Amino acid sequence: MEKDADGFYTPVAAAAASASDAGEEKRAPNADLIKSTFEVSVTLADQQGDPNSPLHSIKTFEELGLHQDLLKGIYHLGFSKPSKIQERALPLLLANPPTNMIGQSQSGTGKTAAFVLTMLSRVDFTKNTTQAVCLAPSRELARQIMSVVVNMGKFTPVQTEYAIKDHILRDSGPITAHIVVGTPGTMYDLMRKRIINVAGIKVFVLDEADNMLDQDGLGDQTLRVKNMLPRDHLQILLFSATFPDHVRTFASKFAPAANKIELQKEELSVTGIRQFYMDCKNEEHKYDILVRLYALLTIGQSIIFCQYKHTADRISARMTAEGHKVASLHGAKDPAERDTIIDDFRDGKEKVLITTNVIARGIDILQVNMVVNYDLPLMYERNTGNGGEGGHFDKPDIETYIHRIGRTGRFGRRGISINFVHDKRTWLQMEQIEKATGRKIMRIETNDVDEMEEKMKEALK
DNA sequence: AAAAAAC
Repeated sequence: MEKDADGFYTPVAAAAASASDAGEEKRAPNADLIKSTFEVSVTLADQQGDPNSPLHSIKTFEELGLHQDLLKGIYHLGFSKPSKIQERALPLLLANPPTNMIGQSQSGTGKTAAFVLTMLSRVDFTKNTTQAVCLAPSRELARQIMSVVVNMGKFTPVQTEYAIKDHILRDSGPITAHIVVGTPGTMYDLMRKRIINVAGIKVFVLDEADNMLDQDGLGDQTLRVKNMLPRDHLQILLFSATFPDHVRTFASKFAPAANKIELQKEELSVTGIRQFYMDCKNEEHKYDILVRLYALLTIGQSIIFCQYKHTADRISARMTAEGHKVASLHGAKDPAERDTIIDDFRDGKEKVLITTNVIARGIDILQVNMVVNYDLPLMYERNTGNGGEGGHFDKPDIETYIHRIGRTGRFGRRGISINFVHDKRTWLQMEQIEKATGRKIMRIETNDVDEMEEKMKEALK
């Protein structure tokens, strides 16, 4: 695995051998490969060579030339063959010298496994110092990523540590864990206090990268962490299902000379999810409808998204008082409580989770087959003109919408989403979402419970 | 008029 005279990497041994045996230039491309090049687009940082060459694609994990213990971990996690994005991303991620990557593919297509594998395969287990760090926008997501690290690394000697609020470190003194996963504030704190030794870090991953780089707090915190890290030989990996234009430029600066890989546009906007809306009369009617939906919400598992923490608290308290079993989760809760709530939901002990945007991104729970936007996701928009004083929450937040409904329909499963609209304004917002995502949102009659039930069961079949 | 994320 060496950089050749053209500065173009030579891929891992097995893939290179099989490709040259077959005479890569002249070999007839097989049908699967054509299909995958059609759906996934790759832009190589050095602009050299053919990004669609078979050299850049794998069909089995064996071709990556990984250590046996890592392969065992991959199969232990239940992956039998690489997903679409993994076929193309893994050879680039694992090539030497390490190259930055900006990767975009829809929810539930295997991004996490791709970057976790990269972290694990680059760690030197004989050195007890931190070599890979990963940041996520919420503690829930950081914990989920960690479980992938631990499971995939099960047959390796990997040591891990969390950088999340209130987490008690395994040992006092400096962290010796190979891989640290966490949220940016705590990660920065541990680095600033030299509890994490940054000198040996060679992989830096941002999950939900567009969110992590966006202004308004998270972007600054993420940048602060990055500025602590070694500048040379650092592989920076940015992954998300969405990269809105206003962060794309910043992302390219943050991860310079990155290989770029993305699923084609149509594939991005969640094809397996049937989207509906319900016309509610007013805010109070939204609550009534939600209660009437309860039986359907518990067929599998469901997530109800609200705009405010107090809304999540209020409707969950009300439903509980009325005898319905629901859980609520948001960032104002005690960290230990948050851990219990999400774990119980993951274990299926809770069927209905009423929450905020805290788990809009990344959370992967296969049994979730219904997502309700009790409140549509909105973003703050500054008033234009006269000095830009003030702003308002009127603009639909398309990225958050895509991430929210992506909590269902994981890995090609069926899922449905229901949007509550209750006045002209929310109806227009939903129309904008429909337009921006290019997918039809079907109306469901609110006063016909039978029709409601029939439509939903049909969608889930 | 938000949510998330640090002490």
